[in-house]
Amino acid sequence: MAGTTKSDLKDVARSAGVSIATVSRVINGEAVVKEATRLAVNAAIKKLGYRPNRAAQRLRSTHRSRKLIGLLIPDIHNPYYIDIISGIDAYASAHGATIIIGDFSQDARRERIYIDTLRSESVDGCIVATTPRTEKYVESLIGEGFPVVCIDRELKNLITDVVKSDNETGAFAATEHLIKLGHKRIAHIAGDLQIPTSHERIAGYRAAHQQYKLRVDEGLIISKHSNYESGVELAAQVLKMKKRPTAIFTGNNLLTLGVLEVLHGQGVKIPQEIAIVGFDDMYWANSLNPALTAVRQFGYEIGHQAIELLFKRIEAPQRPPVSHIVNTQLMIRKSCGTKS
Amino acid sequence: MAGTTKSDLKDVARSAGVSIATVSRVINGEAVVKEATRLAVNAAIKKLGYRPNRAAQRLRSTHRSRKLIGLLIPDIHNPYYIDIISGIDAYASAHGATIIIGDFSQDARRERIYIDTLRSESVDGCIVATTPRTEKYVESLIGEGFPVVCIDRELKNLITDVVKSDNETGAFAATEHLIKLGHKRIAHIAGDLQIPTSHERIAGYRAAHQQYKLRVDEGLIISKHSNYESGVELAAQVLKMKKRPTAIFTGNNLLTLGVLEVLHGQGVKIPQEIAIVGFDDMYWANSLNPALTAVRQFGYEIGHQAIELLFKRIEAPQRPPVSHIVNTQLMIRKSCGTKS
DNA sequence: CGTTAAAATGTAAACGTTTTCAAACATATG
DNA sequence: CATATGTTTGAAAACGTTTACATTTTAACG
Repeated sequence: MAGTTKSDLKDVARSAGVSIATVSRVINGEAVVKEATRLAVNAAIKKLGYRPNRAAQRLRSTHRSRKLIGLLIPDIHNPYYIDIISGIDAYASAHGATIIIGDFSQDARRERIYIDTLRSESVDGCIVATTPRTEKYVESLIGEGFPVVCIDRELKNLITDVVKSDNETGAFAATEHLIKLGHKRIAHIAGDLQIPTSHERIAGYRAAHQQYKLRVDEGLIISKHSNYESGVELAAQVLKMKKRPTAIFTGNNLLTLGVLEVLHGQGVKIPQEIAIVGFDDMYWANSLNPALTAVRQFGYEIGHQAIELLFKRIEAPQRPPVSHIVNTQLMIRKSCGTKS
Repeated sequence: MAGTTKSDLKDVARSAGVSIATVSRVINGEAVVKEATRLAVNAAIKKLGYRPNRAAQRLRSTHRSRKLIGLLIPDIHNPYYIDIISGIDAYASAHGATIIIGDFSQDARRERIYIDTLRSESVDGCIVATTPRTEKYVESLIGEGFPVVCIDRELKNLITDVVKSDNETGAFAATEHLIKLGHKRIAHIAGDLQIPTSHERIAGYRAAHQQYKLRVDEGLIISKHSNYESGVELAAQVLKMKKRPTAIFTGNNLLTLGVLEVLHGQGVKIPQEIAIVGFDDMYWANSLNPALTAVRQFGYEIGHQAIELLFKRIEAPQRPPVSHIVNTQLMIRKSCGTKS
């Protein structure tokens, strides 16, 4: 029967008739303790329902404490970020670090609360995918000497470690794929224009047009936010265009899914009536019908590199910031049809 | 320029020419400190790159206001768990609590490492979805008096707080839907049989058959693991059956996606050749083609209730355990066709 | 039995904070 | 100027452990 009031080492020691040092030794199992006393102490521990105070243990222990890493993610529902989290988590748990995740789902207030929380839990460093809203906040964090690694996008006013995909090249490949298949009117449903990533992808879309001597119809580049709902809304807009595009290139996976809902809902045949290629692959891209052709970002790899960088920065706060650009890969499946 | 060696309150105090008490007050922002000294102290903090030791803070602080909650999730790639996390996270951040997430992706070793980590970070309690492998471990945790709330499934040998879906009723509704549509040979691709949840869903499947006086063909209930790959493997198996079923009921969303990959890959028409209903809805169920009919679990709600329960248990460790059963809802879309 | 080494235990000093209490200082009042 | 009142500060005692060091007990041996 565990006791109801929390007890001390001292209580246990008294109850077992030994000193607190002995109790400590029993608990840590290190030093040689006489069998009889060990039994007595363990009995006392059980009787009192004693549990060591981790904070105190941690404070006193010489053993280097485990690292605590904060993670700020804009939207945990986005499969891409899940991959990133996996990558970070795998490395962290392999190195005895713990991660605290903050998903601030498009909510500025919560985002700030989280940053404060991270600070008050005194994490050793954090990995963030900033939004325009939190940029200043994160910058001030760095100003305080806080180790931070950015993923997905860099900060405007500050040079930091950053790990991101090669968005422009990825978007180029997607668009090029469509062009080579003979498409001339390709709509681009882009993500939120406040996010640099969106612009990089638009740039890739433009570059492909330029390379293949195709004029970009500015009216074909549309955007609102980066979420599912915007995909729905903008897809409807595309379908209503007087000269309907023969293909759509979507700026991220949430937009892709929203677009697909509309296309299927209206019975538009893919790829016969409209081809589609999305930025962001999904592990279940083959479960879509038709299987989705998409630009794969190596989220796991990005997460892995980010935390590796963060560890290095924690060790050496003064080291010059680096940026890692991770390649993307066009996964060709069925949603764009075939050449012949 | 942040210092490179870690510094004390004492160091800061010396550098700012005040006592450690004053520095502490500045840091906690509570007591009234003269503006001039506050500035001086903050300057010293910045200069030395000082960061408080959270173990010491925790140890000394009486009003340990912010709770630290551990979360043990079997697979962060499963959208259902993401919903649960969202629910927990929302409540937590509204109550100034922080959550530490451990995704142990089907890996027993990491699972144990995580439990140890949670313990050493001195979390105030945790929410777990146990796997057969970790059950004993979690039980011993509870034995130590650790506040734990289970989601999805209860423990075998111990009564705890638990929040879960009404699996049997949900599975019943899905199967009944199929039966009412005229299906008589319904395959059930179940999840891992080591997980109680799988059995509850199978029970629902059976109950529907019984209610409608249909014999259950045991050969139609197949299972392996609960993941995507098993969905792929078992779907292929279904397609090869001599008397091919006219419908499939899948035991969870990963299985559903795996099954869809195979069905689409082989050009099987849904729902004309085979109807499908899945356990677990997904926010992009409408992006599938045809839109997926599925049993919705209210993951967000489950997460919310779980953490509420956990808070209560932390406050009152001796309160009798309760279990909350959350209803499910059959979301009828297009993957089963219509009656007429 | 006396001596010595080894084993087991105890004492007390950390660990880095917060917090109580009292002292010092400032300001206003008579 | 003395006193009262408030505002800032500092000294030192916690918090619950681990651990270096000292001490006691036990075992071993001649």
